[in-house]
Amino acid sequence: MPTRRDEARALFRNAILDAAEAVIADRGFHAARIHDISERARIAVGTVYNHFRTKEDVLRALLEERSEGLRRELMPVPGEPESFEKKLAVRLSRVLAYVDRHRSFFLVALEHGLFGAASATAEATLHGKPVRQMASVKGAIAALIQEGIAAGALVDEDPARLTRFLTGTMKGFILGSLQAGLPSIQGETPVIVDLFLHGAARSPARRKR
Amino acid sequence: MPTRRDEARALFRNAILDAAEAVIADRGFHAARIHDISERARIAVGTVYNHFRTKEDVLRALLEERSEGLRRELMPVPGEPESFEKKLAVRLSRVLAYVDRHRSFFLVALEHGLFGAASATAEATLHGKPVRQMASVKGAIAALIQEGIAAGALVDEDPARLTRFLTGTMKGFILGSLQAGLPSIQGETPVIVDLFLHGAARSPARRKR
Amino acid sequence: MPTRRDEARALFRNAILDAAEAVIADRGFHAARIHDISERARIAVGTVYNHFRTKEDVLRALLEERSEGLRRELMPVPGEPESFEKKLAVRLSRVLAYVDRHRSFFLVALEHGLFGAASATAEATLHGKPVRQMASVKGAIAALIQEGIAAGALVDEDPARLTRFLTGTMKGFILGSLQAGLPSIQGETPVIVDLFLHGAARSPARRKR
Amino acid sequence: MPTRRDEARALFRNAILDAAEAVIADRGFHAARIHDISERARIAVGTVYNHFRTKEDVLRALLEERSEGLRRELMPVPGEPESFEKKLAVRLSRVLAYVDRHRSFFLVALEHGLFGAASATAEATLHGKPVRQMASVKGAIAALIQEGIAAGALVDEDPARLTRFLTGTMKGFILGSLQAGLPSIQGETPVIVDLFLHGAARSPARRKR
DNA sequence: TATGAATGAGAGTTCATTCAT
DNA sequence: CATGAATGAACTCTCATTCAT
Repeated sequence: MPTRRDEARALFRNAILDAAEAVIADRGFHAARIHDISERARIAVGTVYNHFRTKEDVLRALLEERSEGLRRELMPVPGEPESFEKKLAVRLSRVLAYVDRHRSFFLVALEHGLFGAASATAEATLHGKPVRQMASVKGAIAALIQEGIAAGALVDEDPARLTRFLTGTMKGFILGSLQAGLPSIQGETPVIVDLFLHGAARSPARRKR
Repeated sequence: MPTRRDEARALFRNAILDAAEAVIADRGFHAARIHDISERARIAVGTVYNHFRTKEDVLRALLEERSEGLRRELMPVPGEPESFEKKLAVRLSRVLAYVDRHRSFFLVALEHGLFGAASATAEATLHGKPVRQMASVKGAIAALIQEGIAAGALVDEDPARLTRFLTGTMKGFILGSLQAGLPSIQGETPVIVDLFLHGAARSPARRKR
Repeated sequence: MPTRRDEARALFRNAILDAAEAVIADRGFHAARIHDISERARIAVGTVYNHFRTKEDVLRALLEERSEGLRRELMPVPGEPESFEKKLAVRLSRVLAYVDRHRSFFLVALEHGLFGAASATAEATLHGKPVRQMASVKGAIAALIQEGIAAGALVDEDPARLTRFLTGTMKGFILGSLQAGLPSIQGETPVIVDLFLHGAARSPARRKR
Repeated sequence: MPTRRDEARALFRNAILDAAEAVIADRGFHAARIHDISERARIAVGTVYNHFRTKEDVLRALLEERSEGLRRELMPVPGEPESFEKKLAVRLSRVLAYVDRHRSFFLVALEHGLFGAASATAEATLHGKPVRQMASVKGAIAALIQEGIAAGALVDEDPARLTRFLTGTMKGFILGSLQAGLPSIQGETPVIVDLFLHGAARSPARRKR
């Protein structure tokens, strides 16, 4: 049972993470000064350090939180459709809705390996210490792929490759859509699913989608 | 006709860029100190500044150079196959060979928007000044997509979306393969082309590839 | 009502300005490193930057402060003598006492235009940004001259010229006395006033003063 | 007899000094880069170092040259008037004509003690090494004062004080006039002489001059 | 001797982190 | 625990000087 004190702590923690998300999304991790973050949260710099050991820890906590959010959206939910394609669409749609809710920060999050494959800069920034939840996201995606293979819905290709293909496709659409300023990335779900499953080639069977 | 002096200049410039590529790939842009770069190039710090105005300019020059390299590999070459699929495979193969030649730096380059969609950090780092050649790469990819559509080889979808799909797929495989430590990304070409064109869904016609 | 915190701020600010005055007087502005100043004030370098935006700003603040001090001494004070000569003597005496209190820094201050006419170096150093209070000093001197003319005590010459004459005379004595190491410049007041008013020519009426 | 080689050397030396005068007058000594000077002289930086040991030496040579020029103008010339006042006027006029010929540099020269009393900055810049000819200028002025005292034309005051008074007056007018942008400082000679000799006080005998 | 690129010590400034209040 | 000023290591960039050509 959380005490009043615990609740206060959580309040501060959240305020800091919100501020950090906005500032880091805006300027990138390196240009984001702790001072900026504390100012946006309307608290003192020292207070940030009462809740996080280092600036880097703030970023890591943020990534944990977003990873956890993503992972949740990727998990099965009661009442999901049976067919893999529909299930994929449903889950992807939830994921992209989540991305839409944290739009700008995802530019940063992706760079830091949210779907796997962090940049060198990111690695250096986090001193190589892994973000726990990030592994779960990868795991959840890999599990989804496995499911598809097991169900016979996906080609019997090396799962690692299919995972790269799926994350690449998702990232391509997320980044592209953010950059293009699309109001909703979630809206792209059908296209993404279709391209991921059936590719970009024209075939007699698929005229226009 | 380049004089001896011009040659010397180019020599230094290249040495600096090579050193910068290695150091930045290794530690990321921010952790890479000019001092590290000059040390690796076995020259003095000041010499770096005789060739580049700022540290940021070194990165930009590097991105220009790699972009230009990529663009070149994407351009048509005499004697290319007629069919779009084969042409795509040939070009992609060349591009990936280039990536293989500059493996580790591509982790950095991608983050800085080499195929479009730079991260917030990258934007901040470059102060929003665009890397000229990077636009050409995007253009070359878009042109390739257009070609495919015109030839009737690709679905009649919004070209911007197909571009996101292609770049996403490429980036997914490049990053994934780098991270996995695959010896050659070029070797992935057939899989990439196949997935891009025909998707990941199992179909009666495609058992195993 | 100044809070404890405001007092602390002022304490630091003064310590910095005192240290800067000493160091700059000793080595000149360019040779004075921020590190020297902070060391003399027994604080950290960063602290200097918590109180002043740039090194240049420290100098400017110092000049403002000394200018303000000078201006104050030049202002009328209740109970001053009526006659212009005596009034001039009284004010000049106050001014020179102030100079005595900040002896060595005045070498720097004069060079930076404390009585008008900054050197090229000074202009460049301050980036042409004017020191507000310095204008007031010039104004106070000009006012004094005007007063003398109006009172019929000074020749009816172009006031700008008389101002140059007065400031030149003052600066000549200040610099000369400082260089000669005179213990008190204030003690020169009578000579200065006499020479300023009656010149250096021998006349039947003035044997020795 | 100067050989062709000597002439060439002198040509370079002069070109450098001319360029240095202009650049230093414009930006002050510290902001004047050797590179700027060599560029203005249309020669290479290295060449400057073939003629002067250090940047500081260039300044010193410049000051020597201007000091020597001033000293020359202060020396007696055949056919000068007998009366001290007229002699003073004649010499001062020559000096001010020289100043006019090197207008802007004098802002710098004065600061570096051309008439005595260098600023702290100047002392630091020249590392305390004296400029030989500068002593001669002071000597020539002191001699002039002595002459006036001996002739009974000046009050029997401490010569050092009268020297400070004269140099102060001259510097006041030079700086003031330069700053005011007067086209000719030489034209001020009569006023300067009059004020120096008879002061600024109105007396029954002197209505308007 | 003129050249101008290479050199590297040095300086100003920033900002994550600490800690007394 | 919140505060925010103090701290000082670290980093980029400058520029007087050198030296191979």
